[in-house]
Amino acid sequence: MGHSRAEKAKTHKRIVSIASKKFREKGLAGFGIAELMKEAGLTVGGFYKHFDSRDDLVAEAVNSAFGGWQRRTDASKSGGSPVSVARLIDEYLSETHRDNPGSGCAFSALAPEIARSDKRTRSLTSEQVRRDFQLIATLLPARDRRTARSRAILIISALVGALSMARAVSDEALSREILGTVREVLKHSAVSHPEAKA
Amino acid sequence: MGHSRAEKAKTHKRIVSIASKKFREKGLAGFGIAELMKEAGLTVGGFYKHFDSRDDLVAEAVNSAFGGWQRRTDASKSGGSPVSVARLIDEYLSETHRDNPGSGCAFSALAPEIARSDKRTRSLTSEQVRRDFQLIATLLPARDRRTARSRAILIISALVGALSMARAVSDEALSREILGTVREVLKHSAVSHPEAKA
DNA sequence: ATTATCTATAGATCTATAGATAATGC
DNA sequence: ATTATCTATAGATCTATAGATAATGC
Repeated sequence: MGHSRAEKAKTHKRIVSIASKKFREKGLAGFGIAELMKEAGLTVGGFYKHFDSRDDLVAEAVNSAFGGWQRRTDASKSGGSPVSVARLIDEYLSETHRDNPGSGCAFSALAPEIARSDKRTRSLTSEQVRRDFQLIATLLPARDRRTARSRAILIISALVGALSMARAVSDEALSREILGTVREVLKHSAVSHPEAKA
Repeated sequence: MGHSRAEKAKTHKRIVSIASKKFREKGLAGFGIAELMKEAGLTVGGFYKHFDSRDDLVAEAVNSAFGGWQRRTDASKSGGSPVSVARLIDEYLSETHRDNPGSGCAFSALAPEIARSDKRTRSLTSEQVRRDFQLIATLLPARDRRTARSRAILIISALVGALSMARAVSDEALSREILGTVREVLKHSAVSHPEAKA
């Protein structure tokens, strides 16, 4: 009890990190503050010295859950395995991603709940979406930026929808079919390879 | 108090119908049984003579929320305005649909929450997804059924993802851009018009 | 002295059940 | 007699706050 300020900052990050994972796994209403604080090795009373309200935590935790592609691209630049849109598609629509929402895309795990959240959460989400559109558009070959952006928006929409559906159905074969089909169609269609069209 | 069996069946349908709308609007955990029964003009006590548990209601209400395209197509056959995939795309990605989740697609409103629901809800959802894939595949022109099915799966994925994102962002311009872009790309790309490719 | 965290709890939920009441239906 | 619905409530949550405790940091 009674720690330093540096310690508090670390504690804050730990709470956000755990919440960010748990929200994606169990939904924005899937657990209470007591359960969260316990997992962080703390008790419920300390929570409100870190956040004004539960919604405050939601905004911060959801926001921190975004940026996977950005981190993936940065890692690639500093020596990780190289990225291409085809690669990001394969990773996004993998069974690993499907079965591990806690460390995956916040959108496929939470989009409808974010839509019902307060202004701050949705505002932060808007920025992240804009960032992802830009990131994918930059990675796409295209005649012009406008075309690249359109394709990026279609690809991201298809990814989010396909993963959401693959998780919602209980039939494993159907789930795999969704992942596999969208993976292949996106990679081979004229949408991501415009050259093939001309 | 104390009504006929026919009356009870009607009451049951009314509860399911209201719940189906409210789930899509407020999420699967967005309201309690007391609130629901009050909206149906009843009190909380009667609920468990209609459903074994809350999850039972979820399964039934979510299932009844599907089938929009089927009803749309049936209506068209019996004299309504004609359907085509292009038309369904325009309707699905309209601002009207975006702003009225209660009467819209259960998938874009609930997919991640369905993914966390019990077996029965997910099993019923699987069947509905299969039905929708078939329905759209049938409406698509294609060399063979396999190609049509692949395209149907891509289109539906893109629709669900685009609408989910359009609802989640707070920036109206960005939201409209998502709807408009996916609408146009899906309608014009080789994905839905294979002839253009050959 | 300030503050990060703790214990304890108020007040508002929510699901589910028990038992009463007023109809239906044999 | 059966049953569809009602009133009332038990027991388990959950968010947020008050006040105590044990550190930090001037």
